Amino acid sequence: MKASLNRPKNHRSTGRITLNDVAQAAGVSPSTVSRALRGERAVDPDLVLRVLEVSDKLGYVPDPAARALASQRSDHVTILIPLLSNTLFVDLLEAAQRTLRAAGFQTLMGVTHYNASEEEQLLREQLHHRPAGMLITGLDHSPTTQKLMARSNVPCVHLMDLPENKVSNASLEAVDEALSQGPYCVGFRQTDAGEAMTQHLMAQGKERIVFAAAQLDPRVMQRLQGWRKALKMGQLYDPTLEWLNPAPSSLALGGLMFEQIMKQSPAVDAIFFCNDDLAQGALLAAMRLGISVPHQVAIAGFNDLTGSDQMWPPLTTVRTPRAQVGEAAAHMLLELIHGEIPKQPQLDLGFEIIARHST
Amino acid sequence: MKASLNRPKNHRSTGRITLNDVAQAAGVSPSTVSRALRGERAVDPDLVLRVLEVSDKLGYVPDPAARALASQRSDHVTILIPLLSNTLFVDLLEAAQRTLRAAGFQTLMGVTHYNASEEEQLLREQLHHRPAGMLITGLDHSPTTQKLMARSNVPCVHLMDLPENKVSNASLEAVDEALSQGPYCVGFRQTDAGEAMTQHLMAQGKERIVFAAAQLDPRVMQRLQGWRKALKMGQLYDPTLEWLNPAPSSLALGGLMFEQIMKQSPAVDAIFFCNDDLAQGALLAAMRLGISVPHQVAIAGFNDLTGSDQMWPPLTTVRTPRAQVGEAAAHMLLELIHGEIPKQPQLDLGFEIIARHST
DNA sequence: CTGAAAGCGCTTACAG
DNA sequence: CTGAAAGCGCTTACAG
Repeated sequence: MKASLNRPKNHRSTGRITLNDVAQAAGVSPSTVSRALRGERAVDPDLVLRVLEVSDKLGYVPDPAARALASQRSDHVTILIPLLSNTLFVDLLEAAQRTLRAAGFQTLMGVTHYNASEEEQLLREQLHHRPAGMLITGLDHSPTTQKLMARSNVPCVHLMDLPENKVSNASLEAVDEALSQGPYCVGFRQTDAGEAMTQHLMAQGKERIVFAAAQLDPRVMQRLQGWRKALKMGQLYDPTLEWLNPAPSSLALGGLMFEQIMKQSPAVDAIFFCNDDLAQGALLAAMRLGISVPHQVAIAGFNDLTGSDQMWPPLTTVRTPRAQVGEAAAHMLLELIHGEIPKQPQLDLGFEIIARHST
Repeated sequence: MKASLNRPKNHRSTGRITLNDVAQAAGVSPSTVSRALRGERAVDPDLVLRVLEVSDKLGYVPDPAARALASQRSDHVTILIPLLSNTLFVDLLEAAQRTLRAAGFQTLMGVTHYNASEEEQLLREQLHHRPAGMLITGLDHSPTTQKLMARSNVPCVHLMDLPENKVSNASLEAVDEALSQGPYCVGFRQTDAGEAMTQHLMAQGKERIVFAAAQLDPRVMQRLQGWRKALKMGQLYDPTLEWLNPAPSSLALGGLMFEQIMKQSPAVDAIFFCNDDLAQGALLAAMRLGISVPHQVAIAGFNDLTGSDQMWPPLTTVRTPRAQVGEAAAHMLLELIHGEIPKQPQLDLGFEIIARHST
């Protein structure tokens, strides 16, 4: 109180309690308050205690803008996701944001709509705010985007995807420098997941298994690869079993695709949709059309989104660890921000086949 | 280029192109550049042109932190929503964010989980960042929250709700001061919507119409009031027709509630769920249980969420203008930020009954 | 209409 | 381990 009253009344005083007020009240210099508050070493423990106490009593709150200006680093973390209409990304966002907020960081979300130039534009805007770190969906980015990220020198963790070539332990150990460990990413092997679900269907005796996909983002294409691999190994591959539609994924589109597939390829005995919303739409369409699932045709999805367990019949799907990805990626980013080196630069969180009654 | 090379090389130079660089290159003072760039009046049009050109050529980007520190106002807008798991709020968020971004503002989202103390905490954190404005879901807030908002002097628009008492034109005209026009809000009349759907069911000859609700936030309770009003007018009101469950809304809960209702009150001929996810869950449960909709019992929902048109049978519901609410509220907030007075401080965007086959 | 100067509230080399 | 001083890059009364 006193400190703030003693402050010279100039024409731009804001009435805010400043670091200077705390310094005066604690009888130390502003530098010391600054260091004590940020938990820097090299400050007398007694002073730290005193500063903390005084700052608490005065209700001091550091000004983020002043801090950002002086330190050239804000407390913002940018997260770039393709869409908000797929609950997958909402789950990712929520988990990341919760983790980052607990560590004192603000999350700034950007929606790229799967569009490279929107992604670049968002990145540019965000970079002007000097974010402390970035979380970006996927590993595939335009050359410009990659250049922006590299030049910015802002730590970055990629979400939901892992590099194709598994890095052997031997080569990992050979790497000494921190930066050469990138790209940092947290996800799971999309290809393996696609393969596993296909094998699950094959194990149930299915022989004509369609892969039906929309959106066709890089992760969907990896699942396609997994499906191809499994079918080829079982000598069941046939290119006419691929139904790829670049339109955005939705329940309605799933229904439409299901109807088309059943009309053109009645011999199909299973359909593996690349996302649960498509599969849910197919289940609903089957009901409308009087097609019995799984007896006439089995249906499987991907991601285990909300509602898949409530469908009739309940949907067989691949459960993906999106909340865990969001949380683990945020933790990895926090390590990088604090200058630490993550033990596992590429973190594989796995997946799980959830067998329900639609197959 | 030249300007930045001429800058004195001190120990903290960041290499960034600053307003000073632009000023030197344009041969004017920094003050003039600052004013020209922000489109303030009282600058010679020729100079404005020159400054714009030079700043463009140098690729100057104002530093948000420096601007925030000097002006005591950031380019952040805070949006507080209850949940991310209800697509209603995701739609709201996306529309608001798109609009604000186009106007040069960053959106910071906070999730309150319908919890007053979380809301307070989020508000406190956000206020330290001196947001330019705030978007807050609902009109009901704790006294502390209201006090924080009032004291902060940050313009605020409320979402999805309108004050109960319709303000007459006469009393509106009597008000001269801008601030007394608050609270600013954009939404629709929840009570009227609840009443309208109930009347729709009554018009179809339904006589025992259950109101089934979860979450029980203030807007749900208003829909309940509308349902009560309609039933009472039709002499059909019976307190045992109210099924209120404070648990979070979900497909699974809808299924559960449906099962309970049908077990305990077989004479019911319609169920009006307060949200589409509950109604969708009920539709799925009906299928499981072999209960025919709408012949045995009609089912109606609220909000027209994704998938409601895809259900079997397609769900009768109330379409609510959430994307429009997000956009209009953002526009209203922008007006307030620029010191303008919105023509309609309470903006009613209405709703629409969507009659499909579940009733 | 324009500019010089002070100030916003922090952090951080530098010197001790 | 601590402090005085400069600096981050803007905005804004004030004077002209």
